[in-house]
Amino acid sequence: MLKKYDFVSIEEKWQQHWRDNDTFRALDPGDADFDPKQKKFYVLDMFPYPSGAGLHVGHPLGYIATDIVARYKRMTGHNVLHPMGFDAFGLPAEQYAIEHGVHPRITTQNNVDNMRRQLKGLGLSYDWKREISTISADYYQWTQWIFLQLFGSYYCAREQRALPIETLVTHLESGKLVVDDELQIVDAAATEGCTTMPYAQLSSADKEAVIDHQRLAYLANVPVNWCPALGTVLANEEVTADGRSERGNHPVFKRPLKQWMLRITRYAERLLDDLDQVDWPEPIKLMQRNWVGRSEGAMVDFALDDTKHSETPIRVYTTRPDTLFGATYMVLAPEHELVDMLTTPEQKDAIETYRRQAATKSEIDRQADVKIKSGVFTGAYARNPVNGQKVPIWIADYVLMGYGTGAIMAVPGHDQRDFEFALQFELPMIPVVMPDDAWLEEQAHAAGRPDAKGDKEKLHADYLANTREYGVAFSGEGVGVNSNNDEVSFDGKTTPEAKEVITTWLVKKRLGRFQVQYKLRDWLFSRQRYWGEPFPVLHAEDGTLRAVDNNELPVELPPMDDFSPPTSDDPAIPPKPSLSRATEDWRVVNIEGERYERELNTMPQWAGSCWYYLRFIDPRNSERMVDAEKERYWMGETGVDLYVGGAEHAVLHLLYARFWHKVLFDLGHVSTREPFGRLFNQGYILAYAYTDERGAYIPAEEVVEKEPGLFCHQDKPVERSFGKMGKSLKNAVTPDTMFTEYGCDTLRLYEMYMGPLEVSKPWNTRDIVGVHRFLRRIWRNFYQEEGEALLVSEGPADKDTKRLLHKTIKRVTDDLERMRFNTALAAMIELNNALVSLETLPREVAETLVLMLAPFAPHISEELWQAMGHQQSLSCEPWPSYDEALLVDDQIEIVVQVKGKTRGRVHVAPDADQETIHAAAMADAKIAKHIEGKSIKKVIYVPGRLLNIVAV
RNA sequence: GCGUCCGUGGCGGAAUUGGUAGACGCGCCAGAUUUAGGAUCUGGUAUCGAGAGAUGCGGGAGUUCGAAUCUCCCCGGACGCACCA
Repeated sequence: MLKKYDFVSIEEKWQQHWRDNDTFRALDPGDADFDPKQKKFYVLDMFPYPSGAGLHVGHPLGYIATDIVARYKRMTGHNVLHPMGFDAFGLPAEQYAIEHGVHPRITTQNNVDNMRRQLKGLGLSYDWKREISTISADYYQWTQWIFLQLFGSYYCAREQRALPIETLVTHLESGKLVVDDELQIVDAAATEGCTTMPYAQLSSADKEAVIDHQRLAYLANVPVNWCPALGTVLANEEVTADGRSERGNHPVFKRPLKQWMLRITRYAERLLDDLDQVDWPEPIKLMQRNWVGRSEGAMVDFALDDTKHSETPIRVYTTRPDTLFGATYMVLAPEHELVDMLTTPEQKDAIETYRRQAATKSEIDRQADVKIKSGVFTGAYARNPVNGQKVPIWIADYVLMGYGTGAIMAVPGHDQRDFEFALQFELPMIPVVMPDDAWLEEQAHAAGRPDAKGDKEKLHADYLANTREYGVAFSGEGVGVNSNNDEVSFDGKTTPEAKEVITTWLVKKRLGRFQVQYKLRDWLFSRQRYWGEPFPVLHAEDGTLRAVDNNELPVELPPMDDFSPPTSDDPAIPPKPSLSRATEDWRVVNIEGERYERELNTMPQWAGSCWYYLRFIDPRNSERMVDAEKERYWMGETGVDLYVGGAEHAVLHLLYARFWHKVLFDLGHVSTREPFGRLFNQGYILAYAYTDERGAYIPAEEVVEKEPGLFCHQDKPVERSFGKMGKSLKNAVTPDTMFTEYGCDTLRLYEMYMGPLEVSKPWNTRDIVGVHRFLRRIWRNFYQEEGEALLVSEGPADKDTKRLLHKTIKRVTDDLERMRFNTALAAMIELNNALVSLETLPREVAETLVLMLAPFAPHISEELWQAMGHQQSLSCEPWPSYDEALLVDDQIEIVVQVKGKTRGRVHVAPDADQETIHAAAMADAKIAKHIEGKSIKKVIYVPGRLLNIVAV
């Protein structure tokens, strides 16, 4: 009987075996066989979102990689936590359900089932007993619980961490903290210069307001991204730069709405600082830093030149207080609250027209008009605080309400936008920073200024007199000029010095203060959709809020037949949450005779994925989010040891999850500052896509290559392009077809063999046969083609084979440590190719090869391991080790260069010294020829590698 | 526009620290086996050249005994941000 490589039955057999024997169960502290001496290793894939289309071969790339790591770590003696679950709430699932006319609970369940089947078909070594899903009530109970933690805490500015809100109340009641006239909290010890009052004297409504103002989860009337076509609001992060929804590409409009917000901005500094503690790809860290967008500058008050309103200053934020003497006008965002008050009667019509235009202009139009500045004069003036100059106040949409104070001091000499605006509206311009000479010379030349011929004074004078003519603003650092008043001067001071001096002066004069500013906004946390976690919050009839008691959790999502949100093309229709259609017995709650209405918004998709890595540690705990001891064990010093996923989550998921984790850390629920110690971004799998003459995508599998370079669909030539594999480009390849044609071991190998995990690379089904042949060749090295005799011999391996084996162990081990799976495979292929010429495989070679292959191609490895007489799965066999002494060759090849060019090679004993090698080189006629007639200046010897003779 | 990363055979990619460029695989060529096809096996495969040899890592310069690797400029591509004061 022929023993052939029947991958289909082998793979089914072992998947069944692993399932039946619980092979990959991770042991927790307290479990019977738990070994506290074993090191833990938590390796995690990014939470997948099961779509209706199922997986394509691009999805498992990271899963295969983490599976290899997980299997390798088990063999190197680690206790490995390698779980999988499903993120299934949210817009995509709900949209899919609406399109198919089926309830999302059903479609989602189907999608999850299909995805689980596909994942299991890949032979991934997950501990499936820990599977979780964000949509099950025993999971989202804890999502709601975490929300209540946020709702029930505030950020203590002094301790720089979250504390229970009760602590704040205690401080307020004791008078340690007081409240100012804007109901902001002030330390009683630092009330100088502001009007304050004790908390105890406030009305109960005001007390409520003061407290609610501090909660990490709060309700606010904010301008939101309203997407009528989706019937919901979206987070800033979910809106593309051209003002459309990331999901579905629908138009998005700004409109004010009362929404739940999370105070992530309080954590901006720590989110930034703690990036230094994690082992993440630098580009991702950079993206997070840019997203947080920290800047240092000053808040400066400009008094109005108007006796009636001299008490109301215009506050601006600037990162360049050193240019204050050059501020020749001001600009407010069109939506700025002071615009109505400021506008003079003569300018009223013009201002109103402009504001209307700005309000109706979509984000796309605003983007398109960046090149041409627009704006209108309000008719009002302010006074520059450093020199008392009267400066006109304009409104313009190049100033955004969402950043800083929504108002700027314009310094046309040193800001490109202000420069362009000043040119267009003929506003004055005063240079107050002298650029460096290189800049001056270059710009003077570009602008066609008279050549100063290296005369620096002339160069400087020309710039000061003709700044406008230079065509660009100098926004770099330089030396102050034209910058002095009776009390302060920073003429001659460098930019950093000037910033310091002027801000200190402003502080002293009570005209401004130092300010750190962030681009990061608070996180908009409500959605008007059905398919999400309900908020555990009740609204009393007097408008106050009440958290649902912890023992009343979860607040379950009510079953609803009609769950779709009212959508519209009209941005003016007010948003109405889907849950407003729920029956009254869900919506209305009576507690102690009080009537409450439930919150009708639901949480966004990110909520469930913000903390799932914690639940995997203790997925069935009904008493706590996660058991403290288990959490300390698995999160260890640095949190998740390896977290693999795509770079598309760089700022959304990864920033949100870090924020939640820090809150949980502050409140003592988790033990590490950061959730993910090491992050690894896999590249994308790309594939060819084809478009017809209309530019529409054609299913890639229907395209044939008629002749080299000519691709046709139904005999019509089509255009070939290249992109991320997926539904939209119609170029997806499913793993299911790969399973039946080549087996999943082959698929796993191919995905790893394509190239380094972190880079994007093209899928090419044609190339798969290469690794499939490798597996077949391995099989044939164990089983002769004609018989079922196992070709494993008990004698020792010959010296060369043994040396190659140990070299291969070293290469594969090193490559696994640095996650270079492609080269690890290449090493094993080389070893196997060398084994083909042997009559039989010595057992030590056969077993070692199988063990090394096991993380990559576990099914065939288990089968061969069993064939060699082992009863147990190899999953916890020790990883092969190599003997350094066996790595040394009998003879080594030394490259001989003459003046850096390779002229020959000599073969010497591995311990040969430089003189021996030199002599051997000189004995070589070819090498000697190149040295002939020259004198040797220098000889460079790189031990074991190369000898370079420098002869002239 | 700004920022980050990347350009190596016909293709995917190797080259761990500045030290033999092209490992390994696909494809292709030749041979073996086979009724044929497929599968398998053996050998070859950067370019120019008959050859010795010369040239080659997007292009150009530089540092160095020696550069795919380090520096500068240019060209091309991918990703991110985008009037952020």
